[in-house]
Amino acid sequence: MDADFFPKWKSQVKKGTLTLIALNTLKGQEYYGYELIEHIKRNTELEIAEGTLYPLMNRLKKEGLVSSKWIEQESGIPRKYYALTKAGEQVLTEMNQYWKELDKSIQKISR
Amino acid sequence: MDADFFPKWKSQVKKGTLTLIALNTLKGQEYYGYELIEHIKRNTELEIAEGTLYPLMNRLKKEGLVSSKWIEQESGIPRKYYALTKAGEQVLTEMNQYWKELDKSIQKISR
DNA sequence: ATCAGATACATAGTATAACAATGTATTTTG
DNA sequence: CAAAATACATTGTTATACTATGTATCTGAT
Repeated sequence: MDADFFPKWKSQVKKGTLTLIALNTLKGQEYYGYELIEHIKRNTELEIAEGTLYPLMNRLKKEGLVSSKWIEQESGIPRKYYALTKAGEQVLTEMNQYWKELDKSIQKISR
Repeated sequence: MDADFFPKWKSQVKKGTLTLIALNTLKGQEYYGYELIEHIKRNTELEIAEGTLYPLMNRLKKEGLVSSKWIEQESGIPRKYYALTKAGEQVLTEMNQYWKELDKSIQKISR
C-alpha cells in the first residue's frame, strides 16, 4: 500500500476546486495574489502554492473571468489586484450550482 | 472568452472526485467495471469514460484499496468484479471527512 | 439471417493543472 | 545586520481525465 495515497488524492481534488475557491473569494472584493493565498489559507485550511496561484490567475485572466491591475505602493513592491469580471460572475454561478449538485450526489452515495 | 471553460472545469473537478465516488459506490457492494460506470451515471449524473474507469481501478488495485476477481458468465464475456479492501475502507473514511470539510469551506466563502 | 447497438474488457496518446524548486526584489523583525 | 516575510513569476515534474481505438460477445430489429 502506498502511504502517500491520501496526500496525493488531496492534491488531485484541488484541480478545479481551487478555481472555484479563488473566484468565490474574489466575489465582492478585490485581492492581490499573495493576499489571496493567505486569505484562502485562513478561511479554508487549504494551502495554495504560489506556483499554483499565479499561473491559475493568468489562466482565469486569459479566459476573461478575472481582470487585473497593478497598484503602486507608497513603499514596497507594487501589487497586482484581481477582480471578478461580469463573465466571471456568470460562470461562477454555474460552477457553484454544479458543485452543489456534485456534493449532493456524493452525500447520497456515501451514506 | 473561451466558451469551453465550464466543460473543461467540470472535467478537472472530476480529478480526485471520481476516486471518491467509485470507492463510496463499492462500499457495501461489489460491482464490475461496466456496471460501475452505469451505476454512477444513474446516481450522480456524472459521465465516466471507460478510458477513465479502467485505469482508475487499476491504480486503486495497485494501491491496495480495492481487490478484483474474474467471474465467468454462463454466456458472454467474463466480468471483473471490484471490492473495497479493509485498507480501502480506512482511506475512504479519511476522504469522506476531508470532502465534508472542503464543502463546508466552499459553502462558507460562496455566500 | 444479418447488422446495429449494447455489453464488457483494455491501452495509447493528449491536455490540463497542482506542486516543488528556483529566481528576483523589497520590507519588517529580532 | 541577518533572517523571515512580503510579492511577483517561471520551469520542469507528476497525476489524472478523456478521446480514439481495439477486441469480443450478445441482443434486438428489419
